[in-house]
Amino acid sequence: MNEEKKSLNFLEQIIEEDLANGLPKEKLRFRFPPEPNGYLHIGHAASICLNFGLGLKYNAPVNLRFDDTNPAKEEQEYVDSIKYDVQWLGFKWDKELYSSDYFQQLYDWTLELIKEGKAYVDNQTSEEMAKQKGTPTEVGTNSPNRDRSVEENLELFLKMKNGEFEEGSHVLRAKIDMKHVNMHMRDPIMYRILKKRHHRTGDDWCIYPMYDWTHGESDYLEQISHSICTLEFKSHRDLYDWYVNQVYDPLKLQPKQREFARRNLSYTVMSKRKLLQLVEEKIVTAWDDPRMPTISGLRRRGYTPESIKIFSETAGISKRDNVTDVALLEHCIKDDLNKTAPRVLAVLDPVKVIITNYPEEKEEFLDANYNDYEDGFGSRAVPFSREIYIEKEDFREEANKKFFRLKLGSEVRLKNAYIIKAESCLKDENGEVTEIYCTYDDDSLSGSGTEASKRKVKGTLHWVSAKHAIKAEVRVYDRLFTDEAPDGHKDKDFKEFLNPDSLTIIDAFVEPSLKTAKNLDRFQFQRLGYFCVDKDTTSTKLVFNRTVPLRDSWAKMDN
RNA sequence: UGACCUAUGGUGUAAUGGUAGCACUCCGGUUUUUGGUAUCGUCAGUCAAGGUUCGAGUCCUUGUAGGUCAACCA
Repeated sequence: MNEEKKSLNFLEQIIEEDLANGLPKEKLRFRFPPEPNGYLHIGHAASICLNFGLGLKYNAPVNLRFDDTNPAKEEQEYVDSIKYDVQWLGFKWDKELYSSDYFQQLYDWTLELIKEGKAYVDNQTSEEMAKQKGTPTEVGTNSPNRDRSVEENLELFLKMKNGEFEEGSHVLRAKIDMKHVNMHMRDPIMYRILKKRHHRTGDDWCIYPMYDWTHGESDYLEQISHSICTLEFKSHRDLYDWYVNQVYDPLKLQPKQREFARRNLSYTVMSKRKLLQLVEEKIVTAWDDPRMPTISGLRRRGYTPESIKIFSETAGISKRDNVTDVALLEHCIKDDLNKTAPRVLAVLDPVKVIITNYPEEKEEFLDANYNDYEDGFGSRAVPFSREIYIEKEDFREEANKKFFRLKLGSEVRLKNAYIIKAESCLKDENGEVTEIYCTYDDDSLSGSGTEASKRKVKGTLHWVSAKHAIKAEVRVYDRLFTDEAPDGHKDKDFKEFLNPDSLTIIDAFVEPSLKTAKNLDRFQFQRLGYFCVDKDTTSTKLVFNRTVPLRDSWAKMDN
């Protein structure tokens, strides 16, 4: 009895309607059907979240089905990565299936179709067939082979199957209608000869079914109630239905294909072809380069499964072309990490500060919470000593009142430590500040409860103790492209918009507690952003990726 | 010179003939030992023209704009 009606997306509305029209709820079944020819990206995440989300919502099974009908492009590596990514996102599939599981069934059905005169072998060249296909505005013409006898078709098809023909010499076509307004209905190819080893069926077959002949039948075999795909398959729907109808048993469920708009993200590209190009041309290091919009890239960048799921949910689905602002994705990860990431201290662009009234040999271990505002994060000891590093941009010899940081003659608080006052500084021949001399208020230690510790000073800086800090490589990422829609320009190649500064490698100092951080551990480097440990980290070298910077309203004001 | 799909603030999405709402972005206020977070607020939208209706973002017509469709890819 929920009075408040949650709005449904258009696919949920279709499902609700089907349910209302008598489709039993137990018959609902979905599937996520990737082709294992590349790594999954954030666009696939939309489809994954959609299908598995429907499964959760309706308590219906969701199959993971690899659409592996083209051995020329598909590899086991991709199968493995896809399985990993889906489970990493937190979804459980009912069955792991492969279109190639159905090759025999598809073949048997094909024999029936040939016997019914609904399919024929064509041995023209692809150019000839393309010519006869017509255009969207002109009808096609029949192939001279269209009226081969059933016996001859059977014989030729058997020879195709037995490897007696060369690749490209013969195809099997469905006999539908060369004058159909829908180009896909103009005697589409059902089988082609491909003398390639398949990653699962090996050399069992040298004829492989095409997507259209495979997909609907696979959905039918698995009794998928709603076969959800992207909009570019809309015009395939007639064919999908035609094929299913050839084998449809009225006692069974007839799957229904419905289409939604693929999710695009600003400042990146989403097509597998282009992503593959970036990898192959070494523009990025790999499919999991943290600048890639792949699931594996986002994972390595520091994104959480939760943030990706919330992004998909927030962005929603529809049938409109879209370019979602990457700011929304970034908001989702910041929001998640703000709740979950421990706060630590790191200095990316260091300048030395010497606290002249702090004893030379003294060191203190200050208790610092991993999160000052939430319980349950615990704390660690942070070493403090006479010489520390702060961020270069946090010091100015002189500045106006709006500059809340360290300047000569005024005070700031060091996070979790003392209040210091800048007295003087040393500069090199270029006028660059090399050392800053400060004094500290030894009664002002954070949390000590003293009057001095409660003094309000305007700025709080992050810092690390110079002799205790450990070095770390920090990889700072910017968007991969400078254009909002790099592949949205007809006259320009998307690579013209590559951002030359998409990666900056920094030698930073981080607090010593990070020594034991493990791959994929995520932190907030206080006042800087969220960072996670990269897999390139070794026992002697720490590597961090910047997932996303913190909002910086000062940077905006300052320019 | 076709068929089909789509059109709501800068962006993404709701409103199922009955008050155009939410989120992100931008901008501003408050709080703050992160110029973060939180919180409050401002700006900003139904592609156009007709029609149906007491009432239209929604239905109809005609435009306009964008997209999809002619791989032995999926």
